[in-house]
Amino acid sequence: MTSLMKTTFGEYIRLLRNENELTLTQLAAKLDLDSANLSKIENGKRDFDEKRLPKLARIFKLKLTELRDEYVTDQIGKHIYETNCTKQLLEVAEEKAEYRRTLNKSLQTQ
Amino acid sequence: MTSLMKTTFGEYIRLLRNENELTLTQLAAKLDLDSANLSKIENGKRDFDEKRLPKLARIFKLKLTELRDEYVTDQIGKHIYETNCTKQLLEVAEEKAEYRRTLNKSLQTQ
DNA sequence: TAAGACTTGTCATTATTTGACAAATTTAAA
DNA sequence: TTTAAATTTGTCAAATAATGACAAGTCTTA
Repeated sequence: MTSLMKTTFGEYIRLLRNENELTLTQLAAKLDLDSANLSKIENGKRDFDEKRLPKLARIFKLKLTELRDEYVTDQIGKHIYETNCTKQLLEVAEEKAEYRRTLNKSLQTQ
Repeated sequence: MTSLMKTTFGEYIRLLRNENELTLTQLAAKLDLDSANLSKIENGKRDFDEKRLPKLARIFKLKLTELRDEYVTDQIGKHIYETNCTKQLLEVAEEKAEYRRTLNKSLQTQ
């Protein structure tokens, strides 16, 4: 795994956009998105729609898998934040995810 | 923290219901919910609506805070599972949650 | 085999998210 | 400053997702 950003996904997009010297309008057009809405996304007032990840990856020549990791960790991080989930509880959540995986496995074998 | 269940929230409700020898119909009535939908909840085909946690706590004489922990860890566990988030990525997600907390703090002071 | 318990499917209703556009406000160059 | 581009904010209709309700099915078990 390459190092992931300790920022929100919106801030990450802004970073990419600035590095590539694009305006909101220019990037929004490439993403087939309204520039006003892209502004809200960068400012954390809306979520980036997952279906646009492939486009975003192409525009900035990023690996889709890494971009998706960036996205997923942002989403779960947001979930953790919004529910005030402590580290301790997060461990429980991870165990429960593991439990769901075993449930799914046993379903497969039937 | 008392020990939390390594089950889904639906399975946990079913456990509570069976311990207390209630039928789906009986518990559903207490929760002001359709028994068919409660069945789906117990079987993981629908989510339990968070707004009913206080009722659920009263019915089974549980502490709301602990029940909420059970609920939150289930929801985040589900999120982790559904996004195939690895332990490694989960650490990143936790860092991002932490980052959001600092963002929020600095917002407060302004 | 009948009654109660539970499950599944469907659909209208409700809530949430997204897209779109107008109208600010901010920024920065002239 | 003034002005044009860039960005932000507000609003609302449309799309999407979640929930409630009910009918009809299957599964126990007495």
